[in-house]
Amino acid sequence: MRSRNSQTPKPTEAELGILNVLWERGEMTVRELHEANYRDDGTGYTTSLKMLQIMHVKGLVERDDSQRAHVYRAAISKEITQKRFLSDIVQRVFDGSPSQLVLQALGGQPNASREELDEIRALLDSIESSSKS
Amino acid sequence: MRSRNSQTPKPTEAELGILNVLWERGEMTVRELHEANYRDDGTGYTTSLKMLQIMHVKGLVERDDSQRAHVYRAAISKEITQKRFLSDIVQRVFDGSPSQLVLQALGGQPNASREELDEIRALLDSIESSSKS
DNA sequence: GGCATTGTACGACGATCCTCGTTGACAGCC
DNA sequence: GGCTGTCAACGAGGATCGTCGTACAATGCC
Repeated sequence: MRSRNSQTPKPTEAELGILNVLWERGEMTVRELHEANYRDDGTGYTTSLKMLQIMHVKGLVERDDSQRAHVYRAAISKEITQKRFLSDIVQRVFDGSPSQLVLQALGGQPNASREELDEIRALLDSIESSSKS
Repeated sequence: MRSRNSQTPKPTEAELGILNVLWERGEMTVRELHEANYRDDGTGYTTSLKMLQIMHVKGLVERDDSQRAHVYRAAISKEITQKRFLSDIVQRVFDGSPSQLVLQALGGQPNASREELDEIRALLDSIESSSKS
């Protein structure tokens, strides 16, 4: 009875690493993903395979097994995942206040470009105008 | 050789729950914290005790054991922890772009108050003026 | 002194996460 | 048809996390 937010559970660290690759490249076979993500750190091929299998069971990825080399792709969008992690962290360390999070995020790393700042400003305006109490 | 970010490790979920109470209430004994945090969900007293002991070993909390009932307090500030979680999530699901995170956070939950919006705007201004290239 | 209460310390257990070794299926090639 | 390489599947193992039971020390009360 805990958090009926959605079907798929929150991805773990390793799962997130895989999802990031899938989000960027679209569909991939196990071998391709392994080469792209784990080539450096000496992780074995079977580990990548196992991760994808687990993620498939969890519903984090979809699979086309019509060919011998199965093809995987992300089953959850990057945006949804971002929102989920965001609301998690807001709940956990920002007392449920998204604004606090925004302030902290902006104050922490002031290396945003002019365009990004303008974009944020525009978003602020639209929020303010839409919530005219 | 993994992440020499700081001395103290990233708090786990349960540890974060305890830290939140400590941040709000300051110093607390084990019993007090247990009553405050775990009264509802049936968690045992020894669990709270064990958590605090582990957190003490990790350096997440400090302890005054001059009295029979040891007194604990947070050893890391809430702001530092917020920043750490933020930069973690930025790295993990926002391609290292804090601005993307801000946009997503603002767009997701448009329930910010007028004052908060103004505060954010002011921060934007100060960032922009300080980084006049 | 003896007993009940309240505290800390310690070890263990189940669950989850990540890792890998091993096995068997499937293809291509000689 | 047999060899070789690639693949998915399965099980196991170590690490961490959260949980608790039990043991033991200190304190207060009679």
